[in-house]
Amino acid sequence: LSQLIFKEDASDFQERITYFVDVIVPVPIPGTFTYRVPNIHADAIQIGCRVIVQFGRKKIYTGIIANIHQRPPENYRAKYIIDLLENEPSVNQKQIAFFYWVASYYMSTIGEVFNAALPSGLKLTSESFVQLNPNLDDSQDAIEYSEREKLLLESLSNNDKMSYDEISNLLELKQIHPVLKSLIQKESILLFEQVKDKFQPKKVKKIKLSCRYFNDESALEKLFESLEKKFKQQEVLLKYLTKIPIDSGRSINDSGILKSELLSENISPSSLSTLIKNEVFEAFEEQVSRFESNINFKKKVFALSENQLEAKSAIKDLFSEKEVVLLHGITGSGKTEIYIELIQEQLALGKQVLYLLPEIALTTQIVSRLMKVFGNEVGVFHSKHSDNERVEVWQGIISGKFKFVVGVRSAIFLPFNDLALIIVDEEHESSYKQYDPSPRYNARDSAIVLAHEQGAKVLLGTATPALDTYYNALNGKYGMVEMMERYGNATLPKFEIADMLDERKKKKIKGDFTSHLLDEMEARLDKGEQVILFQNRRGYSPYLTCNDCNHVPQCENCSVSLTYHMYSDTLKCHYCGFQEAVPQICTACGSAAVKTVGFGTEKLEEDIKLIFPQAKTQRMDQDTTRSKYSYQSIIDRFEKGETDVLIGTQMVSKGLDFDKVTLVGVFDFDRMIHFPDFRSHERAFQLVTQVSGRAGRKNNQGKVVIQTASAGTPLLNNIISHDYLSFYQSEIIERESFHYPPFYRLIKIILKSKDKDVVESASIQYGKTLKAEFGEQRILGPQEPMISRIRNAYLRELFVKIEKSDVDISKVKKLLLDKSNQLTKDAKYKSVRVIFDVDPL
DNA sequence: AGCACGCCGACT
DNA sequence: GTCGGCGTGCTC
Repeated sequence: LSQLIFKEDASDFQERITYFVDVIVPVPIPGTFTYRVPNIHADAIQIGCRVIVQFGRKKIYTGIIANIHQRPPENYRAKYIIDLLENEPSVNQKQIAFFYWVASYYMSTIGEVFNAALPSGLKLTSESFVQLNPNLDDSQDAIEYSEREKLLLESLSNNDKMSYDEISNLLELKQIHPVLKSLIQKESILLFEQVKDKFQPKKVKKIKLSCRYFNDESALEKLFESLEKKFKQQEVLLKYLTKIPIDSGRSINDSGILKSELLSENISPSSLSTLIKNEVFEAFEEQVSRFESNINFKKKVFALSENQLEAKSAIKDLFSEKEVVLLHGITGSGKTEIYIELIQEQLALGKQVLYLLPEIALTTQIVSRLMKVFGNEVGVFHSKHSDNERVEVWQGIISGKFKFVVGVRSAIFLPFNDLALIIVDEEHESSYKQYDPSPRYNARDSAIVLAHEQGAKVLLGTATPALDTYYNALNGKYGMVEMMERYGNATLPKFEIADMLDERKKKKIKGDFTSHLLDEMEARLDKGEQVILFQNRRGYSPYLTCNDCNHVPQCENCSVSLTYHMYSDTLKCHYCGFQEAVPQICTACGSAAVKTVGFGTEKLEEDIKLIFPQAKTQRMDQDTTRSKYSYQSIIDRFEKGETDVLIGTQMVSKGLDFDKVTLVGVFDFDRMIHFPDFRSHERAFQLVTQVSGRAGRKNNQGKVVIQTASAGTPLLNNIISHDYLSFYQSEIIERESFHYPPFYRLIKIILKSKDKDVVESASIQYGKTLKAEFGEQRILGPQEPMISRIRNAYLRELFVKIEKSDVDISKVKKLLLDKSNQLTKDAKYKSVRVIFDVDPL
């Protein structure tokens, strides 16, 4: 009896349980939001399921369930979930944990991470619409309407719905709300929210022979008899049978053929539809992938060289003790082939692999190479892909279709659950860091955390490691494998310095060109060889230099070049705010020939056209590669030899292998190294090394000419002798003595306000608070950033430098946040926005 | 982020 | 008055 009662009680109790879920909503507000679960969904809810919720007065968002519990909120009434979108979670629990890590490490909200992580095809949002109230006819005449209201009602009677924008345009009114409010009161209109369309799977129409005929030859014979005089229909049937003969298996028939295929070659759709009507054929739809391609792929198309095999086994050995291994291989050493073998090994074990690439155009080349090896097993996740394609990759990972994904930065958020290997190619690339919008995450660093959570290994590959990475490798935190020989017979390019100081004295410079470079170019062009000219567009900030000794004024505190500010005629350090008046004579040699080095131009191409009128030139930069295929067409033309001189920005420094390029010219080297940033030397080393890799592959040695006034400096010597280690050793000393990464963590804090005086005093106030909290020497600034006003908002920036060892960085972050909340609570500083950028680049 | 509310100043 | 422009507060 007691058991019976217990049972009754239990079921009774069961029915009354009310579930609440904490939902991650894609908004930049800290925390999750608690919703109540309607009973109909009580059994189906799971952590990671997408739900539709109303957030705020009207907005509808897709959120994900982060937690399920039975505690009703105390201070407010929870809204109900509007809908549960799925019975199987789109986001797994490992991902949710990872999202939380990203949010907390990069000081963003979980909603922002969620927003960055999910392709928009998986996130429906609503839009507000207005419609006529359908039951309004009767008392209509009694109501008086204003002119605007009449206009709107008339328009609504012609359209079944109108968006706010449309109404605003119609009424020529910015604030339509008063009008709507009045009409709602008069019960003439209704507002409603409509969810924007979501992911659409791609479908194809197919045709198959009805099973009635397929297995039955006599039935088929009869069918032909009945079609005796219907030649058109016979034709269709015959064509089908040539594609799928009667004796092919059942399943082959069931998979049918494409309707479009059957209809090609003057077969009329109407005869086919008659046959479908008569149940000879069956029409059906099949969901297909947007990624099917006809690339013939072969499992293995190459053999590793001895060096590559050695490197590969060294990597595998290191993986047994290290989670992260750096593969430092010079350009052309054949890293990709090693990646491919490592990937194949993991895929053979049924594990997942992620291959991260920087967000640059080189992806096309690597992706097509990987597709040739892995065919349709590989999911490609790239910004040029549509939302639908992104959703397909997402779902393909869940379904197990894609074990291997090649993707850019945001691919780290994909629903992996069994990763064994993450490859971060071109590990030093700055595009792994997202700057805007929040979350300001670094995909390389996050990938290491992701791998740790999934028990996977990380392989960082590059020819020019980021200093931080190399530091970790030398210290044994990461393993390291180095490949210092080019694949095959290829040799490294030969560097030459075109000394601008010297040529300037001898008055041999034409425009931006040294005679040295021009002579080399002429020789190459005469031989029908190709030239790449590299001009870095970064570093537009002007600085001061002495024409006689090439001295550039430096900041006393920061080891960066001072930036020239014209309006105040001062030199400023944009790191610590130090400033001084512009000196009349050079502080190093006393010469009066101090000059500002002004803004670089894109006039190189014009100059070339004047100097070499017969040469065909092409520019490759942001402006000439706007559209989706322009990049590829520039490359194609260059590859075919239709272009002689390719002039470009960093874009030309990446992965392009052209056999006929024998000369690379580097411009603006000085501006690169004098860019006011503690990483300017590192960047210069990386860029010049990368771009030099474009010169001479295969059998002929290429040449790189660097135009510079800094001939003989250690940095330049390290670059031209391909000596990364020496570069590293001198740079790391600077980093340590000036308290920069990898010894110190950096957090950049940006304060924003429409009011210049408000940011000014708010940043000073905040700076004071932080200095009191962390100590004077750990806080830099506040100072005006180089671009001090963005979209009418004035900016100030502060840097927090915290030593890596013995400091709990999460406590530091919490304190930064608390102090910033305190600051903006002050009525004076209400309008100030505070932005945190952890590990800024 | 969006959205509504409320206050202020300009213009009819 | 009416309309547009912000600044401010709130979102489960």
